Amino acid sequence: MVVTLKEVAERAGVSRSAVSRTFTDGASVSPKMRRKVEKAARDLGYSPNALASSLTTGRTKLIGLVSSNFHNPFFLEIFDLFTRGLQERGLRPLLVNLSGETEPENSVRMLRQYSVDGVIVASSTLPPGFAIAFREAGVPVINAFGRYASDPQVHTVGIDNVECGRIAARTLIARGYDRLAFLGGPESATSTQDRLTGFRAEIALQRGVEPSVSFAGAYTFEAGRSEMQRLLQAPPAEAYFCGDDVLSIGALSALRDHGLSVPGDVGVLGLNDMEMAGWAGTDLTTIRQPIRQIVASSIELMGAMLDEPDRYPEARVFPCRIVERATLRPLPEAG
Amino acid sequence: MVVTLKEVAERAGVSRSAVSRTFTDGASVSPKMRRKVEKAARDLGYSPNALASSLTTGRTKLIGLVSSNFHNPFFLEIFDLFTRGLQERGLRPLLVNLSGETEPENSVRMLRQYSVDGVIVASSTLPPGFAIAFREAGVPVINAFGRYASDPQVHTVGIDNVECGRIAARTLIARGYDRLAFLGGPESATSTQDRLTGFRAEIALQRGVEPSVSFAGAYTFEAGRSEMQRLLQAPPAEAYFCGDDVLSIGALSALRDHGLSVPGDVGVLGLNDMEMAGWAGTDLTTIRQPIRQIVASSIELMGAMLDEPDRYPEARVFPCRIVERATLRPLPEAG
DNA sequence: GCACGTTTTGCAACCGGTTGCAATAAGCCG
DNA sequence: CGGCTTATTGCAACCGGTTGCAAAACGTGC
Repeated sequence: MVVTLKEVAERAGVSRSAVSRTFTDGASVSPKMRRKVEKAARDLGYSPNALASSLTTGRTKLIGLVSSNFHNPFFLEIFDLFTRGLQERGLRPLLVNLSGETEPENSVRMLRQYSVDGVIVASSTLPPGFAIAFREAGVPVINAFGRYASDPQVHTVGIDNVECGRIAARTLIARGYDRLAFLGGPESATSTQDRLTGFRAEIALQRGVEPSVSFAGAYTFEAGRSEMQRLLQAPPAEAYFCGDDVLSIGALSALRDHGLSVPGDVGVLGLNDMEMAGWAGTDLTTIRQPIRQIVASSIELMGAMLDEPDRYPEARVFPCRIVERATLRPLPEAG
Repeated sequence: MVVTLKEVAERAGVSRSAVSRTFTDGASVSPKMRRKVEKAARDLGYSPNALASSLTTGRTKLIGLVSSNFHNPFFLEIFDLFTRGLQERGLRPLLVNLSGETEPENSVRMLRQYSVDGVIVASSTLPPGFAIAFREAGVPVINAFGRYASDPQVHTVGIDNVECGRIAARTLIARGYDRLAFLGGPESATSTQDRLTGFRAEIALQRGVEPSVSFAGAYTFEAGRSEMQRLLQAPPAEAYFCGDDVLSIGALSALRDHGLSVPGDVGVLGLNDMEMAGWAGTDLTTIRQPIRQIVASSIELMGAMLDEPDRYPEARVFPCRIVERATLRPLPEAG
């Protein structure tokens, strides 16, 4: 059924090495030989077995793509970019779903069994232990969309969450909102604390007060909505910085059901700028994560690590910017 | 860095075969030997190389998960279920993103290079040629969420789209809607035509008229919205059966912007019942695809095919049912 | 203690490739 | 044409495992 190199060699009447060499670039093969082999290969429908060759070369071109965010449409955009980008570089993503997994052990062992060349942990909620576990197992690893510098040893690509919190605070204050609130994602999530830190710091700096703070149980619509409903049992704050867009959309739905007008009575600021944020009728004002850049940079960095495994670890941080839509009051006229 | 079977054998003072056997179940090893080997393996941190063993066993436990729907949140739910389900069975999903790809050739070659044990094509838009190409390459393949019986040779798991179209028509008619319309996904999509066929047939049967028909360019919010905007330049139909939920939500947004009330003036019926359909504020009445069952059945079928590659092809069809929400008028009181 | 049937073990070949090295062929120059 | 350098080619060992087969070890009954 499956054609092997040996059969091609026999049909072409040459040695197995010759066939191998015509299929590895950079090897020395005469044009005549190449023609003979290619013909035989075409006749037989041969394509080399990448896994067998990985045995000797030590490269599988498999990349573990590890995530736990399989309920947030934002991550579908991320998976789209990662899979396309990896494919373009001749790398193959081995997808690992870590929802509900708490022990890094299993996933490390699993990916080692498949000799992945590297691992990209693309998650906003996985604790840093996962990425670290891969590094300790000697697998090149990149932490994307996680916490910036969660561990100085692990390559990190993403945004500066503390700075993000600051931007959020500045944005809300600049628009004249007064009583500010933070409605974060899961309190344990790697990025939540940092954003809160920045948010608090900036508010303290400019206003000298504390924002009110609460956390939703997950980055989901339902969690955002029910947390906001809970908050609405007391008088609400004037503007909310939410953990992410899905959460924001849930919160918006609760606010509207409660008869509050957005952005008149209450402002909402999201984070990510997922596609849905821009949908007509949602029009969420949000802080944009430059995901194309983050993904492209992660892949590029992974490529570099494959050539140079002991590369000195770095954090690549991309700036975020506000995307103005309709859930925050406009900036007051300058003057 | 990476520990091999040979090193374990040396440390335990036994033959390589002995080590291999302790790690393959069903092999004959004495308890004493097993203890010795396991100790040595533990000391060294050994875990067997799945790819090396695949060379002789012919099984990689890799499953190609092929899709082109990376912009429809519904498919994130599907990926979640597939990855979890495959992992539970000890299978590893190799994700392939075929957005924009038109030639099956490349993906077939790519997955053959990685000797995947099987391929699951999970897509509502890929033409049947892809699944067929895998079958012809001798790779066990399952077409999930695609067109039912697109090719009698390819295993198919999903819903009966013709029947779905019928259900949609019956549902709309039973609620007293008169001028019915079909707002399909891409006209070329494998499932669109079937749904239209059923929709038309049932309407012809009950009413003897033709529904009006149009197609959105993709299964996206924007496509649904702009197609509906276009339709609204003429007097609209009374009820729309949309290609899927995302499309429906886009259409709804256009309808509302146009000042039409749903379901008073116009009814909208979706398909899939993705999570978002149930979000407060959306409340889309829709036809539910039983995705848990479809995914579980696909995986189970894949398991069976691995044991019995020449298994006689079958189509597994799951019934759909209406999920009542707020975008269709209620059924008139019986009486 | 021996003969016999069963396990358990190790040997060696193999899976589908790659690669260092030596042998051979080709190319160049005088 | 011979001698030399350089480019191609094939041999054989190896990558990390698996497995058929025969030898060794074991358990049993007498």
